[in-house]
Amino acid sequence: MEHYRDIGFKLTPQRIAILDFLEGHKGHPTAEDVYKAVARRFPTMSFTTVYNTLQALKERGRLAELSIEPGIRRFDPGRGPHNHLVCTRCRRIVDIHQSYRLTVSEKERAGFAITGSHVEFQGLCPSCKKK
Amino acid sequence: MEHYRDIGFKLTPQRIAILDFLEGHKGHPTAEDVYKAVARRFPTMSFTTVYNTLQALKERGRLAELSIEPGIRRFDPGRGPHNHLVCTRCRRIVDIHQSYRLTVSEKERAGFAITGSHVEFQGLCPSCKKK
DNA sequence: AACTATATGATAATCATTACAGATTGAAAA
DNA sequence: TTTTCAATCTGTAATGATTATCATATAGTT
Repeated sequence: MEHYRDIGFKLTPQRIAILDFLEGHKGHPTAEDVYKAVARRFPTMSFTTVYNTLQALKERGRLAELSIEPGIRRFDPGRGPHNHLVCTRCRRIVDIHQSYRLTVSEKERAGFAITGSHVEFQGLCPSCKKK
Repeated sequence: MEHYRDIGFKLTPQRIAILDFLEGHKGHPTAEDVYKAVARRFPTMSFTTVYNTLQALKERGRLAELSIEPGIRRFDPGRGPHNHLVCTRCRRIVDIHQSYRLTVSEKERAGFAITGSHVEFQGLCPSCKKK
């Protein structure tokens, strides 16, 4: 808990609860997932606080936001850059800790300065494959 | 217009208007973009019809849905598989008509059967670079 | 301990999407 | 061509997620 000191914002009990939840989380929670988990131990927690905190963490580069499912916002507490594999049937998401050296030809680049990339693989997860 | 015959659903004037709009569209419109464009020439058009039609096209594989901006649903009328490059500042999106042979190691794959992939490049577009 | 900018939380507002139900119509069949 | 009916259309209401507001509370500093 001490290692939250250098985030650069006020450390309230609500924020610590959210940080603790994210730190132990292996998945890709939505804002609602965060709220539900934290509200259990912190009944006065409001949705606004969750949104504010997630936004603040995002701005400080402490949290990534995913856009894997159309229209659904998920957060990714996982440290470091990584890619994702999504089951097209049940929407399960797993991290791919493998990186790719991808380049874009001068022509395709359209004058952009490329700063990063993210690969989303689609597939069928083991349990959906059976059906 | 005649080439809409084999889509496999009823061809109403509303749907033809939507199809015509999509066919001539080079970008990545939201449902609202489609509605606004089509409603100009078709004042009785309802939002429900737009959503229904986009959904029907998606189910028939005639239209791809993008999840590039968190929480925002965009549609991609572009034919064939392709990747995208997004400006992190102004959110402009351009198509990358370059394909990549990406593999995932057995271990990382977690038993999934991989069926496809999509790469999202981040960068700064020419006009945002200047600022 | 006092101060102040920041954060919280209850409520209301907004925005996108979906649900509903009655009226309409494309297209297949007669 | 006319008939027929399932599919579709539209206006409205409902839902769900996110953001705005603002009075109150508080973390971190002086």
